[in-house]
Amino acid sequence: MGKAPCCDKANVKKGPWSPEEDNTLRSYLETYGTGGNWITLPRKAGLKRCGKSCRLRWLNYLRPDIKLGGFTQEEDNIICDLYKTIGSRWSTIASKLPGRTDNDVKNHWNTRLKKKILLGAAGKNDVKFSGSSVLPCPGPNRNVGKNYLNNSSTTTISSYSMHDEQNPTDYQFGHLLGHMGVLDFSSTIASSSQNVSSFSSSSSSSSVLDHQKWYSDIEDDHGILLDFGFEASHDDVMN
DNA sequence: AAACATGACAACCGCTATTAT
DNA sequence: CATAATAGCGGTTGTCATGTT
Repeated sequence: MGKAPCCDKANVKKGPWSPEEDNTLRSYLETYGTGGNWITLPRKAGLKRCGKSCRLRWLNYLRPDIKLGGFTQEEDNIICDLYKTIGSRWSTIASKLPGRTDNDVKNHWNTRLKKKILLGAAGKNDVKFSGSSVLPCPGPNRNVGKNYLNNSSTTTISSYSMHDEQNPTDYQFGHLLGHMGVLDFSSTIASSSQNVSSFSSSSSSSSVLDHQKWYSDIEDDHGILLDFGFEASHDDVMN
């Protein structure tokens, strides 16, 4: 036997919360707390809302310690650093920012930070190669990348350009940032059009990498082949 | 001034992990 | 232990305000 049924979805209101609903929820929670059960809360409080909706409204907007308004540069830096490290773990990232919610951080990333990074200045271009990125998307058109680099163990990279039919998804974006981080790149990303992104190192000195190892790391770190490769002539990449 | 595009944010949906029965 | 409710999370969508043509 389980518990009592959840809210009656046919009878719950959806959409934006009215000030009256906010007041009702706020005063109920300030008086009685959640009672450890969000599902039964709206009925007790006299709200025609789903418990999930009440919980979200309280956590993201009504709770007293919430911090509303613009993010500081310091907060931006924390979000970017953590995103590079752990990806889209918004609740974890939000936990490092007092008063911020996961939804808030997620929205801020999606609407501002992502673009800010994408539109950032490209780095140095002393060595550059470009070609099709190979993205970890399922589907028939998946383009498996080819590593045309020769067998030389190391070369110098300060810029990597990626061209593809579509923008990288957050998943891909995060992993790429992550890998650049792993490889000690201080990466900036420029986007010159809807469909072209440019990944460039902004480090003052060029990085020496073992290409074959780099490729392997991408497989090994995550246990899957991200199909991230590049096509380039030897002339493009060799000093 | 109207139509359309874009940005920002609130809210919902679906999934997974946890917990209660 | 099995089952179902619940909490929590991340992705996505909806809505409204503002900017641009």
